[in-house]
Amino acid sequence: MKINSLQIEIDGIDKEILRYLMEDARKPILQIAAKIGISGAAIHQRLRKLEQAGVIAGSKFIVNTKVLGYSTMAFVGIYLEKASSNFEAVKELRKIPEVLECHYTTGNWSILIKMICRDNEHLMQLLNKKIQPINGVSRTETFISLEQQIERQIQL
Amino acid sequence: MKINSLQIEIDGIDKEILRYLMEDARKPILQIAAKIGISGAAIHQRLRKLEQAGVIAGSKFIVNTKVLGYSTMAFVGIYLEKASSNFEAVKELRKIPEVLECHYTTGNWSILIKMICRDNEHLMQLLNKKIQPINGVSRTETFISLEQQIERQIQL
DNA sequence: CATGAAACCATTCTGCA
DNA sequence: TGCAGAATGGTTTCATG
Repeated sequence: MKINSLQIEIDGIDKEILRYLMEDARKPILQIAAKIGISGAAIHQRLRKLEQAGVIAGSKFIVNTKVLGYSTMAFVGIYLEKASSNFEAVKELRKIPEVLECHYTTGNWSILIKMICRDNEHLMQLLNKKIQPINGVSRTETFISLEQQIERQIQL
Repeated sequence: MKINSLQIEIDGIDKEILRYLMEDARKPILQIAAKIGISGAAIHQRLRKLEQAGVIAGSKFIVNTKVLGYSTMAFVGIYLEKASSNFEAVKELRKIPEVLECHYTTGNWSILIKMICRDNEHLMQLLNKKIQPINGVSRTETFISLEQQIERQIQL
């Protein structure tokens, strides 16, 4: 592993370890060790280095939101009156738990958010009662995801 | 935990367990047990049920793409000549590793994708050489995420 | 990066309420 | 049906080479 000022290079073994763990964060290290032919301790050492280098941002359990009753995913482009009100708007958006992502974007809008809702009515209520009233928001454009056809992380 | 035909209800203890694991998938079950005051065995039982019910979709290691040299995230809206070419287009998009999400959306475009690139030039090359040439794609609109200000899962 | 020992954790089973 | 306790087998960590 080579560390430049900003970018880190990881070797093939690191990649192989990460590939397994990106698929299943709870996979036992010893099983991975057996598959790639080095000791479990060596993998732990590499993982510690990758963590220190900031390559590993953590691990997460993924919850199936559909099963919990959230069936509508939507993207909402938000126009702001002034780009300078971005900080305030994001602060408000953060308070809405259904907002999963928020991006400050180039192009038409100032902000693009991804949100998850129980149904279309829930989405409409959030738009009307939570998002549109935010100070500085002038207009929104909504795109409902009828189907998420790809969902993955970067391939190593 | 109550199981309806399609939607699952999870109680406060389930939520607490999941909250810990959504934050850190490798957190030892016994540590969680100690914090919430029930036995490790009980947590295992609950996790098994949640898994059977489909609430848990898996666990993932999260890799910091910026550290690996991917500094540009972009959303691309794709217009298709015919909506019916969606399936073929998605098949091609799946072959592009930089495409992390692909949604079939209502609104202006047929498809909205999220992709990650090394830099703006890399993004441009992917657009020109990989995405625009896909059969059925008539036009694209690109939104670069200057900053991702929110990134999280649904709150339980 | 490997080894081996020690500490720790996960998992399963049994009994109890 | 849900939980606790105990037992065992596996995992992680640490020291050392």
